[in-house]
Amino acid sequence: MDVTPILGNLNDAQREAVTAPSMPVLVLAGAGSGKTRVLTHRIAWLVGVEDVSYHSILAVTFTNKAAAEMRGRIESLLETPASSMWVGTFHGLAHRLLRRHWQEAGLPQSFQILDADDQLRVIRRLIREMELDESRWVPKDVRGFINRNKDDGLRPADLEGEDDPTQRQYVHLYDVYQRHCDANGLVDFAELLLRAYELWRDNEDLLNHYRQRFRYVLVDEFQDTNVIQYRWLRLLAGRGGQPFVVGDDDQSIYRWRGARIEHLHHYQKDFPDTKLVRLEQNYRSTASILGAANALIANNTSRLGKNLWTDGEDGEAIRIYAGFNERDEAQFVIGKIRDWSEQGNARQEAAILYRSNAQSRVFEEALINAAIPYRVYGGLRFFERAEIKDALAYLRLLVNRDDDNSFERVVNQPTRGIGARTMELLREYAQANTTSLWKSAGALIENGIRGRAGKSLFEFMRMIEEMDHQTRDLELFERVDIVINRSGLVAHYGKDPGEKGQARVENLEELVSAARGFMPDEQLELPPLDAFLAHAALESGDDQGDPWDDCVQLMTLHSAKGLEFPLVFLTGMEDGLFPHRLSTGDSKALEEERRLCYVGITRAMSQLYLTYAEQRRLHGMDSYGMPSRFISELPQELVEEVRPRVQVSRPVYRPRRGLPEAESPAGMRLGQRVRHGKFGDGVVLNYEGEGAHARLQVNFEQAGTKWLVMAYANLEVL
DNA sequence: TACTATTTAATTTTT
DNA sequence: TTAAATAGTA
Repeated sequence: MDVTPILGNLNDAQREAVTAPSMPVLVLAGAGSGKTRVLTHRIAWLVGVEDVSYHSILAVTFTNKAAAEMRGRIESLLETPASSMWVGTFHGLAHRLLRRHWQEAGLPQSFQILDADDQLRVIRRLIREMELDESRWVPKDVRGFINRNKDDGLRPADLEGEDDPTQRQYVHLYDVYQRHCDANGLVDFAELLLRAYELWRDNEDLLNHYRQRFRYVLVDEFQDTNVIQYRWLRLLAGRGGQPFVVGDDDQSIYRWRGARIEHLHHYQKDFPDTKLVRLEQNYRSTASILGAANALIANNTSRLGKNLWTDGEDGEAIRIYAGFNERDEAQFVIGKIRDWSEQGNARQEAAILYRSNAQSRVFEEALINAAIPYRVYGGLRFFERAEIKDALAYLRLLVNRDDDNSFERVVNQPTRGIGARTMELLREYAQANTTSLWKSAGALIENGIRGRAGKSLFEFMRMIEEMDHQTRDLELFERVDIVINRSGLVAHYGKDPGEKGQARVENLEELVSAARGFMPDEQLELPPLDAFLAHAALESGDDQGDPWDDCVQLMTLHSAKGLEFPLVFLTGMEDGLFPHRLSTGDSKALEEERRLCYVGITRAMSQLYLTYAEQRRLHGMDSYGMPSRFISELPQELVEEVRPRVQVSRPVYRPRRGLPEAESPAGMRLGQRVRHGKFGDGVVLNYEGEGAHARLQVNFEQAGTKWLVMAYANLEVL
């Protein structure tokens, strides 16, 4: 076999990783160092040269996109279809296992996947049923608690023995939620992973089967694995296992989602005699940009250590611009983009990055004014849109009448006169008789609900039954088509005023197309509709369309990970915004912010601008910020200040004079004990601004830490 | 039951 | 500021 396509064009480090002998391998792959390349070429090497069967390979990624890309690249490298190779996301693979071994996993055959939104609805409903105060037990917080623990592999039973009553209640809610899910065959994202782990842990035969099969395990973005994912991998690898993992501790930005950077450190202990390969040659950015990135990240502790280099040009200095305010900042950025575009470059090569989504607005306004096309990434993805979720709920009801979530979602959507009162009756009945809403509705129509509501309910049920029976033998897309029309969703959303309604109808029609083009995963052996529903939950649908439009790219730093652009603007570089104020407290969080900044800087190929605003309107009030501490961590010689306005220049890292070194707001000192009407007693941790506009950060004994506006908070000084 | 006014709180989001 | 969630009214 000619190994040229597999090994040609690889540098020494890459080649060392790709051709490593059978042993655990940890590839520390810096930004832009050819990480994906190493992974795909490694698989090609195994199959093409070492004669490993695709069948024995398991490749794990974090996104569907990465998984699809990997399979595609390998197939084109080896020019053979790799259909027997398992490539997928952790969640996708876990899902596949659970479908295959649903009995061993203790699940009903037709279990449903709950996405984040569905999960929240379930939790909210349970909290209401338990008649708890929703402002005390915030559904989102409860969800966070549950998912955090599941990510760490903890079941309610593992959390017993809590003294703190608040914690005990959380554990109780987790327990109630889990029982509900188990009783109804519902599996949330975290549960997919945890169940798949337990499946192997508790079934030795099964585990051995998969250990036999997957002799070659490869993992991408290893720094993003959470506890349960890591345990799952370790279980599969077993003693003497030899996983090939690729990651970058400096690009770990999902700690708050359960990712544990420590796994990179544990790896070498858990798998003795690991071969460590560092990919440090960068093929993306100029030397100046890399110098800045290296210097910044050097401020973090406990790194595995890595220094990016390039044999390319130094390139231009990194430009810093201090805007008057956020509008001025946006104006500056847009001016530079216009220059860029006038020099004959594509707009899509320019990216405006920011810490939080809310910051996109001012750029959008300025871009609209300047008539420059742009695209904002993030936001709702296809399968998360309300109209799509409605349609999916109808489809779920066709599969399973007793799906209470879906029932609740669409019984009155579009409105058909089944209101809160009727639902109240249904829920009461369902709870009293431990049955589903659908069955309760049937029973209550017989006796209990009369009049308009009863009639509507009957009509609704008849419609579902009819849709099911009449479309049962049709193709999937035809069923979807009939459902979106007969349910009244198309007519309902079409009435929404303006383009919005138009867009929603188009989305519904797009769902029909998606169903038409849907290729079910054969290995799942599910009926088409069930497979489609699972697909919809696991693949939120990508949000990047119109690749032919030449648009400026706007996105958060998080969503920029993995991408690259010739021209990059890191905006809102102010302390409090970036690093975000909520992360400035503890050093772990701050280091993650720094990694985020590192990710941002390393997105840039040739030109990089950092901008900030001296005054920023945030949440409707003006605030003054200091330049981000990250700016001062960059080497002076690589940085150049842009100061077009006539103004006394001053080093950006020196604190500004005369700006509110914040006079403490009336009677409030750090450490001051205060009482709040709702949140109870707490201690002032921080403040900003002055007078009535001042904001205080208070750590409440019960409610935790909150930012409050002086004028509205009505705090009592204790 | 459906629409409108008021209140509330405000990172990041691979699945 | 503004979006979303809730409370209040027709």
